[in-house]
Amino acid sequence: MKGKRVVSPPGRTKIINAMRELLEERNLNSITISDIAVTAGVTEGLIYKYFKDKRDLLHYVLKEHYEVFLLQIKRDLKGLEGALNKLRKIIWSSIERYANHRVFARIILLEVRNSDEYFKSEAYELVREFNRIIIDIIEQGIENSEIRQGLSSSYIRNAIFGTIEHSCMNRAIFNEKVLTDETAKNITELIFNGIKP
Amino acid sequence: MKGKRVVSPPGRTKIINAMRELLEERNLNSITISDIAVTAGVTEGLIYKYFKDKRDLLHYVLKEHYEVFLLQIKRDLKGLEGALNKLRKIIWSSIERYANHRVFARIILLEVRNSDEYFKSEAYELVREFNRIIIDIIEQGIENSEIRQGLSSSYIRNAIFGTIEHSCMNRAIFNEKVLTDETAKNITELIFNGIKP
DNA sequence: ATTAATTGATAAATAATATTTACCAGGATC
DNA sequence: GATCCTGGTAAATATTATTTATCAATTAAT
Repeated sequence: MKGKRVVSPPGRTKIINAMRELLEERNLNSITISDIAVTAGVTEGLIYKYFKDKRDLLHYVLKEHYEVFLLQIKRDLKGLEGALNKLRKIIWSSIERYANHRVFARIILLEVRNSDEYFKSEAYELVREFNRIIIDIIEQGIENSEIRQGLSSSYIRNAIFGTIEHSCMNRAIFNEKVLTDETAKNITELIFNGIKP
Repeated sequence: MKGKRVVSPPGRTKIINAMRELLEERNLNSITISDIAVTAGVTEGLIYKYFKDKRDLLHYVLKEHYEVFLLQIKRDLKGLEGALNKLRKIIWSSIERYANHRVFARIILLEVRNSDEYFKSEAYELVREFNRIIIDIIEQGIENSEIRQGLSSSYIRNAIFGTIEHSCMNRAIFNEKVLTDETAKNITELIFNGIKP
C-alpha cells in the first residue's frame, strides 16, 4: 500500500539522526563527516549517496524541524482573532520552540546564515513562508488600527524576531535555560507597547 | 624611538589585510588558507607563524574593528546627559557601523558565534565591555525613571540589539544597503515607546 | 669586528577531512 | 535465469589545514 517513497532507507534515517544527535552538543564545524558516519553506524560514502555534503544534510535537518514548527504555528493561529493576539501566540510559540529544541535554535541562529547555499535551500523556503505569515498579520494589524501606522511592517518584524532571537541566543550557544512564559510575556509587553497606536 | 612592538611585520599586516579583503565578498567557509596566502602574497606557513588558525585570524580582525568601534562609542557618549539620549546615540552609531563596514557586520552577525574559541577571544572581551556599558546606561535609566521599572535590563538590551542586528542582517548577507538615519529613527522610536514609564 | 641569537619568511612534508569511484549483495522485474 | 535497481561498502583520490626544517638578514653581545 505504501506510496512511492514514504519511508527513507534505514541508512539515510540513521545519518539524519546522527546529525541531530551531534548538533545537540557540538557546532557544525567541529562535526566531521567521519563523526557522522561513526555515530550513524554507516560508511562515509553513504552520506554522499543521500546528501550533497555536510551543509546539505544540515539544511535537511533544519527543513524537517521547520516543517513541524510551521505546522504547529498554523494550528496555533486557528480560531484566533486579531493581529495582536496572533502575534502574541507566534511570539510564545517561537520562544517555546527555541527553548525546547536546542538543535533547531543552533542551526537557525548560528549555523546556516553564513552560507550561500542555505538561501537556495528548501529550509529557507519554509522560513520565507513563515515570514510572509508574520508580515500579513502585521499589515492586517496596521489596517484595522491595532498597530499604529507609520512604521513599516518589516521594522516591526525585525523588532519581534530580533528580540526573540537575541533572547534565545544563549540557549543555543551556552545551553542556558530559557523561561518560555516569562520571556514571552516580557517581549510581548515591550513590543506591543512599542507598536500600539 | 618606536616602542617594543608598535609595528607588525609586513607579512603579518598583509595577511590581516588579505583576510579583510576576502571577507568583504565571501563568507569564512569559502575562504581557504591558500586564498589568504595568495591574496596576501605570502606563503601559507607564515599565517601559522602569526595566528593559531583561520578562526584566530578572524577573531583578530574582529578585535581590530571592535577597538575602533568602542573608541568611537566612548567618544560619542562624552558630553551626553540622560540614559535615553545615550541609548539613542549608541543605536545610531551601531547601525552606522554595520551599514558602513560589511566585514564587521559579517564577522559578528554571521561568522563568530558558532565557535567555542570565540568566547575565549580578546574580541569577545571587547563585546562584553560594550555590553556592560549598555547595561549600565539602561540601569541608570531605570533608576532615574527615564525607563519604566519591571523590565529587566537584559531584556531591554536584547530588544535593542536584537532589533538592530536583525535590521542589519541583510546588509551582511546580501550586501543590501542600510539607510542609517531612517533605520535608527524607527528602531529608537519603537523601542523607546516600548520601554517608557 | 666576529660570532651568536632572534626575526621574518619560505618550501616542502604531513595530517586531517571531504569527496569520488568502483564494486558487491540481495531483492524485484521480466 | 538473466537483468536491473537499491542500499550499501571499501578504498582511492582530492582538497584543505597544519607542522617542520631551513635560510637569510638583522640585531645583540663579546
